Amino acid sequence: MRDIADELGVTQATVSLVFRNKPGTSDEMRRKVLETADRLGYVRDESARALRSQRPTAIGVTFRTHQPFHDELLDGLYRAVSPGPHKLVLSAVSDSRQEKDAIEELISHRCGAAVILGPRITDEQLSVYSGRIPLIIVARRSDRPEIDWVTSDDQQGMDAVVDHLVSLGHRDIAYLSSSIDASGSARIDAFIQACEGRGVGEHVQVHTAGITENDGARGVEQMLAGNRRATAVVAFNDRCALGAMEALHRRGVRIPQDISLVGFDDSTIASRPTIDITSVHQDTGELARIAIERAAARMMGEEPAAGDHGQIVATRLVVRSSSGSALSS
Amino acid sequence: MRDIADELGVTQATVSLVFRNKPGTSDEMRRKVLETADRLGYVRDESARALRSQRPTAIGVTFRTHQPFHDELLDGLYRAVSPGPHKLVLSAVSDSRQEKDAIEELISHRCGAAVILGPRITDEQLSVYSGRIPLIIVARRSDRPEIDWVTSDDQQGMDAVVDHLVSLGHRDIAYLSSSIDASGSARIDAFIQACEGRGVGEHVQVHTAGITENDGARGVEQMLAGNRRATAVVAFNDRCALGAMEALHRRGVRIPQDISLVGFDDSTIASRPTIDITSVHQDTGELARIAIERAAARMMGEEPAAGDHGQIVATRLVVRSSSGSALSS
DNA sequence: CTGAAAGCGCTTACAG
DNA sequence: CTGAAAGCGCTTACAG
Repeated sequence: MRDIADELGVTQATVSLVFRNKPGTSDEMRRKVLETADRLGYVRDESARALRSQRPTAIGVTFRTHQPFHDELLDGLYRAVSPGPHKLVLSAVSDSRQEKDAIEELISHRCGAAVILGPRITDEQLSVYSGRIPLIIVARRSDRPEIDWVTSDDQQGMDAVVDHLVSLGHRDIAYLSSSIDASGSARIDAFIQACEGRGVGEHVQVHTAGITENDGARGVEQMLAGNRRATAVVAFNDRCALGAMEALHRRGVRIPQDISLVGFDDSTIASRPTIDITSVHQDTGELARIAIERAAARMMGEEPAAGDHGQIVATRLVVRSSSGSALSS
Repeated sequence: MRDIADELGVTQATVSLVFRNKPGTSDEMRRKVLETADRLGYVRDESARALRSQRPTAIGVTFRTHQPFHDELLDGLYRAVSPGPHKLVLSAVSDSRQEKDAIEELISHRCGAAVILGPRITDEQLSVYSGRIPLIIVARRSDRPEIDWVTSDDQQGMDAVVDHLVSLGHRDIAYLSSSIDASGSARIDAFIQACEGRGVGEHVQVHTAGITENDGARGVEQMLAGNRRATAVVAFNDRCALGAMEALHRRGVRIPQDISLVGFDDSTIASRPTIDITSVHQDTGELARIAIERAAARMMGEEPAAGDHGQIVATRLVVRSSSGSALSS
């Protein structure tokens, strides 16, 4: 910055004003500063900026590797910040890196807020950090008023799923559940309520599965080993549904002639023509937009109105060939 | 840091020594400092540290969203740095964010080196940055001596693929190519050379595809529309192979009875029992380890010996049910 | 083993 | 519209 200032015979303060888009410089000077910066290959030092700035400008994001759903949210988050003044700081969670460490890294980088994609640690563990940095969690709710959240409307999604299956004549519906994170319990509750609201509640059967393909396969094996029949299977997510599909194929069970199958997330894999699983689409763009909106508000010191710290985003059922009439079975 | 120092009646310098694991403090003091830091919920300020430190400690990484291969590399990178003194700074590339911007962000965060996963911009565009930050590129080579690189042994991988197919009796092998990035041209060259070295070079046919499932499907349609027969198809990567598999299924072509199919990357999807595509496994852990090793060396100011700025990592062919004997067709 | 002090590259009030 | 100066939270040589 000093180099640019020296070159033009002004002080750093002037150059700083230009980069921060603040009033107080002539258009002529602004042009010259930007031109010189470009010529010298100047890149603003984020560390110095973050350190000196009175209010933080970076929004931190923790995401999980091997989660296509998180990839889509990341795309949405970048799109949501791109017109504005905020930068994103990323911190990954993986087998070799805990959520705790990822959040602390965001604090150490002076982020003004942290967007946590699909947290698995408890609200209680999260609240340790909420005093230090505003938390916005995506894809799960929170009872703590100091934690903002935004998630898809699981109930509406499951209502649509069960409506769809019931309209196809299904009465005996099995559910492959996950207990890994909070969206697991939200979805199973939504599923059961949807079934009860449509008069098929007494036939519901739940089998413990999980979030991976292998979990789904295990869940289906468990179902087939039982003596209760089901004409449709709803899985916690698409990976679980894919595993279920594979296990059914192995057992010679045809989809959808013998059994219908529905997933959740509408991921790329579910939409592949050879897989083609009916699934609930989540609006990742909208989830991301709201997360950024809330992060920005919290960074400005705004507090949401009492009881208004969470938002629910509509989902959409995408019908594919994995779900069909129950009559044929 | 001041709070901790005040609480214990020492100066910040002492506290700093403890956090940097430097000699010069008593074990007793060290213990008390760490205990107090923990109690106060102290998190070291990375911005200040990066700004003041004489030599940088962070290694920057650019990765692409929706790339399972990059996810695996990220896992490996975190594992590779976890015992050492280095931190990772992540910068994503996606539809809404260019590689250029991602690299500049790493510079602005004072990273001492940048690990670029699967770059798509040219060596020439990259070299603009290499004066400002050492560059280590993963999954592609570079002719520029100032740019380090590490990549899988495409030639060995393709040799193994063609050996495998030839041993199954295949003579007419088609290749679905990608021209998106440099690994595309590396792999097609390797494929052709492998075929020529095994006496099946004159039957080789190449069809333009790409990196996605739809690209693979288009490539296969193009192949089927031609009048030259092929008993085996080798695809640039697994996503491309999956698309090819789907297109073949649609046309009623059986795998592997009518045609054998081989992919590249050994991704999760290729290993699913219902997909089960023979594929070339890349050692992401080793690629990541070498990338970090080179980044750390460059940060210490070490220059590799002339002509020694790149490394090649062995691959392994994983045979699955998508490749079978050519006799049946 | 500990303390006093300079300074990394910016931002930001304040004076001109 | 521009300049001089303080200071963000650390690290680091240097003196004790």
